[in-house]
Amino acid sequence: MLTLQHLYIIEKITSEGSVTRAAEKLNLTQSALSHQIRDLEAASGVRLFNRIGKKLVLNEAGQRVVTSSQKVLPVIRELEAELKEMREGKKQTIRISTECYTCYHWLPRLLTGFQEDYPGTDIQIVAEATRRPMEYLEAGKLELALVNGTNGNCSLHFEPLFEDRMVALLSDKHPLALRNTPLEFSDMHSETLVAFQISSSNNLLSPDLVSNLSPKKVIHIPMTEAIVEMVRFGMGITVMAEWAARQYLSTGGLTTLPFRSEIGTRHWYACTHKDRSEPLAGLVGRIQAALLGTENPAAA
Amino acid sequence: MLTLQHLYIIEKITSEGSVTRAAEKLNLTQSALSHQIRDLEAASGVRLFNRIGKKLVLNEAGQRVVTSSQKVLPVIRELEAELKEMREGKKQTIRISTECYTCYHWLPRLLTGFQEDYPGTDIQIVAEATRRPMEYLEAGKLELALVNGTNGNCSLHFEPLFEDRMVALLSDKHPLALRNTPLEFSDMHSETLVAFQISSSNNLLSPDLVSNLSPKKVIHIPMTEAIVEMVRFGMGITVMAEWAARQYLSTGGLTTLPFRSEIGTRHWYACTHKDRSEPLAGLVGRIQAALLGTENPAAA
DNA sequence: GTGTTAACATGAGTATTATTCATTGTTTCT
DNA sequence: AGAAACAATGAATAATACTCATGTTAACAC
Repeated sequence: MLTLQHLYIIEKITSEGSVTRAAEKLNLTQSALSHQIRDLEAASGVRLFNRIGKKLVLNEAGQRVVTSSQKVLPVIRELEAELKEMREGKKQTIRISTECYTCYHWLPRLLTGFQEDYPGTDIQIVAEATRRPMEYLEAGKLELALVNGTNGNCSLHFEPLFEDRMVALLSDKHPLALRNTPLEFSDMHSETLVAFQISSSNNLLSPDLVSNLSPKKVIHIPMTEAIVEMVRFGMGITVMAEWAARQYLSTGGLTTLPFRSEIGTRHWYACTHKDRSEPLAGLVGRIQAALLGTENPAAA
Repeated sequence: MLTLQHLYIIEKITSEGSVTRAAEKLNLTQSALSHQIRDLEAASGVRLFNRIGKKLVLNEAGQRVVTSSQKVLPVIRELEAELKEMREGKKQTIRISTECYTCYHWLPRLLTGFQEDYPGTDIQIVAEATRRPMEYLEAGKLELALVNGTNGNCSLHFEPLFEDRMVALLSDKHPLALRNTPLEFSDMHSETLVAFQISSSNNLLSPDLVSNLSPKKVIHIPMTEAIVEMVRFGMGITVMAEWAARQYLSTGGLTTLPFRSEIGTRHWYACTHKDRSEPLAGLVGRIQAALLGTENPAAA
């Protein structure tokens, strides 16, 4: 059976022009190479070298092997070099995603300065993993996910980050706007919910929240600004984090109503694999320090 | 150290989704694969899989390995398949060259019909090896060379093919044209030789012949037709095989003079490596049978 | 929960393979 | 012909890969 060692040996023999010198370069004995070539020729049933005088010269089949070696060995060497870099922590990428697009508004700011502390560590935000970050994390396509709720998954590690409150954003002319007690799920049963939609099964609200709300009607729109405008003109109510809603209040015509604390509070976690690399742990600590105790990550 | 076996194993684990099933496909035990992965991870110092529950899932480093595997393994498999074909004699190419361009005029005719006898064997004429065919043969870039003279090389095999005679081709108005005894080397000392030139060091005449002729002047021209015309108008004498010169006699104004037999006779051989494959031996036999006894290979 | 299954991990022993050492056989050079 | 350079070979040893038996863990059923 053909092995990489065979390719290494044949490559060196042809580049050095003799078995003896190739053996020296490979820190092996001439005998070892001679046996290897012999075995490979026996196993493949094909002569690879012509014994011309005391020299070995590649024949057609041998040339063919060298051609393949020249394709294969650089790839292998590059791979080994890259694995080595990974081991030494030189080259590492931390791929991040969140369960909520709005998080991307403030996340990048928290990451500034990290590059200086860990110069070899690259950070990538993987937007396509949004809303399914834990699946991506388990599939090895992500190193860090910002999620609200642990989802009962015990094979991953969850580090608490902060808590926020969900509020309803609605027109100040809406009947509910006058209410001065926190909202219950049941309050939404007779209302129209305007929700951000990514795909048919995805919206910006956590699935359990939507199913609990069970509004009379749901309008899906894939643009936040459009949602806010619809809400402003009384076409429905939307639900978002208090810190996200805040920026829209000053634009006029809008008001917010909190949900009752028990049902409207989201617990955010930094979700990683249990065995975290050093830079990843550092990044989580950094994010945690910046966010802990705040209710407004956008200002943290 | 990374081996192809590691790549085979990782590839199968990711395609099958489990170590156990991969082991079955590879006709190995689950334990064997488990050890291999463990050893590779230990040796490279990099985790390749995340142990998520009871499943193994590739992480970034593992993905990187798979990426390289996908480049490497197809090349290896193709190589192995091709070596197998070579072993079974299915795919073999016989690369031929000669020491003399004129041989290409009649060589292809001798090769017709060979394809039917050995359908898996491909024949290529390697023109760039002309004039140095034995070097190419030793370098593994040729399987068969048609040469005149054995060159004292004892590591190659020489099969006699035919003999031909060198003649001088000259204008019938040339003083020498009246001569009725064979030419000696010394006859050329006062003459101008018109010779085919390929490169600065190469001409169609064998090197020893040119040095023996030592003509007064040598004119190199890279076109046979031009040489003949120059000779026809008395601008010099050229030297070629009798069978090659014959075709020009009927065009008028030209005559040939033979060299003395001992110095003008060329012995042609089919030169191969000592261990010849079956189809190559067949081809040599075929050429030999067609040429043996003739002095005019162009008519054989 | 408790058992059961399915999957991977581990350690010890065995089989296989790779390498070395010592030697022989060739070829080339002088 | 002798020496030097190189490759081939066989036997012994070192290294490695693999199996077997068993342990561990997680997921699932009841």
